[in-house]
Amino acid sequence: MSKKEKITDKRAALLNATLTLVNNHGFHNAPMSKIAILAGVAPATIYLYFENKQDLINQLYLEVKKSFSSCAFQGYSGELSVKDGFELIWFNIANYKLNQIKEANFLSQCDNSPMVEEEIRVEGLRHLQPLLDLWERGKKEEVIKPLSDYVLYAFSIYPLSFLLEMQERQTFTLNEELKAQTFLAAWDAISL
Amino acid sequence: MSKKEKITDKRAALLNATLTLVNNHGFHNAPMSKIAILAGVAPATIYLYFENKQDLINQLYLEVKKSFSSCAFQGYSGELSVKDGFELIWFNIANYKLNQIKEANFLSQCDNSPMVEEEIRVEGLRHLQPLLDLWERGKKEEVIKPLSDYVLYAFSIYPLSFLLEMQERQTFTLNEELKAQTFLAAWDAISL
Amino acid sequence: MSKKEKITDKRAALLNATLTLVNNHGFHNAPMSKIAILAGVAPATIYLYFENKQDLINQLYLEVKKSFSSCAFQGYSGELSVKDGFELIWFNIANYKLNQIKEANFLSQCDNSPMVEEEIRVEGLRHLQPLLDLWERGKKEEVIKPLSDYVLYAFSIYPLSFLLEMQERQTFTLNEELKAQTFLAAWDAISL
Amino acid sequence: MSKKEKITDKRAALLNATLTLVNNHGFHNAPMSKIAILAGVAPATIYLYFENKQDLINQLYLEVKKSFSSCAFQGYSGELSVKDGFELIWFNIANYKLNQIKEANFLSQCDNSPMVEEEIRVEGLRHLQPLLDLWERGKKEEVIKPLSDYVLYAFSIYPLSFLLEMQERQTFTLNEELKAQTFLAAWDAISL
DNA sequence: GATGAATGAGACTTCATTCAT
DNA sequence: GATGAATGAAGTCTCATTCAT
Repeated sequence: MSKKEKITDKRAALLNATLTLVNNHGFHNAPMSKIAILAGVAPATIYLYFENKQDLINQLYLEVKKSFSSCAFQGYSGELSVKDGFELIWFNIANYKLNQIKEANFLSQCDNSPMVEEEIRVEGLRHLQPLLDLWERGKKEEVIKPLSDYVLYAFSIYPLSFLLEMQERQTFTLNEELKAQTFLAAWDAISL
Repeated sequence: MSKKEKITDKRAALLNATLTLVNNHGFHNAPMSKIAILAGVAPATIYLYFENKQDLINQLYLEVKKSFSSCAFQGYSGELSVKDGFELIWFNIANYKLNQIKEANFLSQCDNSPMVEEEIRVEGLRHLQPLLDLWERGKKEEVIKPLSDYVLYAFSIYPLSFLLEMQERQTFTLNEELKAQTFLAAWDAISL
Repeated sequence: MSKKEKITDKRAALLNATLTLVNNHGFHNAPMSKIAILAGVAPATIYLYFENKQDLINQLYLEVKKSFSSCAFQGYSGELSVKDGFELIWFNIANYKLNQIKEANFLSQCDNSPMVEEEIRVEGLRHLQPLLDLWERGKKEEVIKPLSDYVLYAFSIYPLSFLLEMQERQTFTLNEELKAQTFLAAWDAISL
Repeated sequence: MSKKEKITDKRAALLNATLTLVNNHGFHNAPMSKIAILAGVAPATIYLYFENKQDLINQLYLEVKKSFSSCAFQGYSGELSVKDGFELIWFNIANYKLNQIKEANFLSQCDNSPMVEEEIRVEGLRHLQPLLDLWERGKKEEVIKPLSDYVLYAFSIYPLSFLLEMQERQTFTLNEELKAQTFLAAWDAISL
C-alpha cells in the first residue's frame, strides 16, 4: 500500500466515522473524540486532515454529494429522449437513496439544518446541471411542464427523500414493482 | 393579567425563543443560556417549565405540529369531493409552509434529524388522519392512484417542504399564480 | 389544635424530613426542595422556621442530641452504685441506638463529618455530665480504671455506634442475650 | 521523570487534594473546581483519571483503606501468640490512626455516611481477614470472649476512631504511656 | 403565616482543540 | 505523520434563597 493511499485511508476512515455518528446520533452527540475512536485514530490526528469540525462536516458533505451526483448520471447521455433520460436518472437516484441509506440520510439531514455552511451547500448543487439541461430541453419540446426547476425537482426527485426516511424507519419498503409505479407519479407530476 | 396567563407567557416565550434559535443556528448552537436570554428569563427558569433540553425540543415539536395540523384542515369537510377536499388541504398546507416559515422550517429540521425522540415524532403523526381518509375514498372512487399513502404524501405534500426551503434561502418565491400551477403538479402526481 | 401546636407541627415535620433525607442520601443529596416536599410545605416556608440550611441541620442535631441524652439517663439516680448506675445508662443508650435507628444514625453522621458547626457540636456534649460524674466517683472508689473520660467513653459507649451501623446494614443483630454479654465487654474495658 | 510516573503523579495529586478538602469541608463544599486547583490541574483533567466525582471518592476510599490495612498487619505473623498478635495489630492501627490523621479521618467520614457506594465499602472490608483469623484462634484457645467478631471489633478497634476524632479536635492527646494503658482497656474488653 | 415562581451563583461535566513528544 | 495528555471555554442543570402575592 502506497504512502498516499495510507493517508487517504485515515481521511476516509474519519469521513466514514463521521457519517455513521452524525446519522445515528445527530451533529450534536457526534463529538470529535468519538469520531476519532470509531475511525481508529487519535483525536489530534483529525486535525492533520481537517481544519476543524466544521471543515470535517463540510468536506464530508461535498464528498457524499459528489458520490451521489456521479451515481445519478451513470449511463446517462444527452442523446436519450427526454422521458428516457429522466427515467434513467430517476431510477439511478432512487436506487442510490434506497441502497446507500447512510449517505442519503446524511444529505437529508444537511439539507434541512444549518449544519453545513451555506457557501458549501451552494457548491454541492452544481452537480445537477445535466438534469436541469434535460428539463430545459423537455420544456422546449413541450414534454415537461413549463415550471421552475425548483418545482420540477420538488415534485419528482425530492419525494424520494421522504420514501428513504420511511424506509429507514422501517415503516415502508419499496420493491421493484412499487418503484415502477412510483416513477409514474413522478413523471405525471412534471410531464405535460 | 391573571396568574395562569403569566405562566403560559413564559412558557410561550421560551418555546418561541427556542424556535428562533434552533432555526437560525441549529440544535447545537442553541444553548440554554441563549434561549433564556432571548426569552427574557433566567436560565434556571427554563427548568420550571421543561424537564431538560430534550423535553423543551419535544414539546416545541408537538406544539408546532399541532398548530400545523389544525391549520391544514381549516374549513375542511368530509362532504367535499375528493379533488376539492384535496385542493383545500393542499393550499392550506402550502400557505402554512410559505407564511409560517419559522414553524415549517423547524418541522423540516426535526423530521430529518435525530433531534426529536422517535416516540414523540410518532405522536406528532396522528393528526393527518383526515387526509388519509380522503385518499382512501379517492382510491375507491378511482380518482386517486392506488398507491401507498406514503407515496401519495411524498409526491403531493412533501414537495412543499423543498419549496419552503428554497424560499427561505431566497432563491425562489411562489406567488399565487405559480402556486396554482404547482398544485396541478401535485394533483397530476397522485390522480389517475 | 392550638396555633402554637400547628407551628410546632411544621417545624417538627421539617426536622423529621431532614432527618430522613440526610440519613438515606447524605447531606449532599438532601436539597431544601426535597425536604420541603417530604415535609409537605413550600420551600419558602422553611425559612420561617430556620435561618438557612446550616441552621436547620444544627437545630436538628441539637434536638436529636437532647432526645438522646434524656433517654440515656431515664431512671438514673446518683444514689445507685457505680456499676448499677453504669449498667442502667449503658442499656438505656444501647436501646436508644438499636431502636431509634434513624436518630442514632444521624448523630453518627454528624459526629464524623464537618456537617455540623463545631460550636454546635460542643453544645451537644454538655448533656453527658451525669455519666462523667459517675465515672469520677468510680475512679475514687477504685472501681473504674483511672483513664481519661474520653478513653472510657471510647471503649464503653462509642462501640455501640458501630453495632448500630452493622445492624442498620443488616449484617448483624443484637438480641437481649447478646446485649447482656456485650455489656460485659464494656464493663471489663473500663472497670478495674 | 518517566511518563508513567507523571500519570501517577497527577492521579495522586488529585486523590490527595480530595482527601484534604473532604476532610476539611465535607463532601459538599469540596467542589471539583477546588479539587482541581489544589491539585494544580485544570478541572477537565480530573476526568482523565476518574469517571466522575463519585468514582473519585470511591477510588480514594479504596486507596486509603488499602494503605490502612497494609499498615495494620505490618510485622504480623500467624505464629505469634494471640495476645502478642493482637497487641501488634492494635498498636499498628493506633499509630496509623494517630499519625495518618487525614487518612483515618476520611475513613471515619466515609464509614458513617452514604458518601461511598455500598458496593465499594464492602470491597474495602476484605482486608481485615488476618485479624478475624486471630480472633478465631483466640476463641478456640479460650483467651478471647466467645462473641461475634463485630462486637470484638466494636470494643477493641473501633474506639480508636473516637480517640482520633478527639485528638483531631485538639481536646485530647494520647502519648505513649496513655496508649499502653488504653491498650489494656481494649484487651480487657475482649479477653476472658 | 404561607406560598411558589423566580433567580444568581455555582455545581458537575463535555468538548473542540493544542502541543510536547 | 501520529499521538494522547491536557486544557479553557462553555454546556446543561441544581440549589439555597428571596419576594411579590
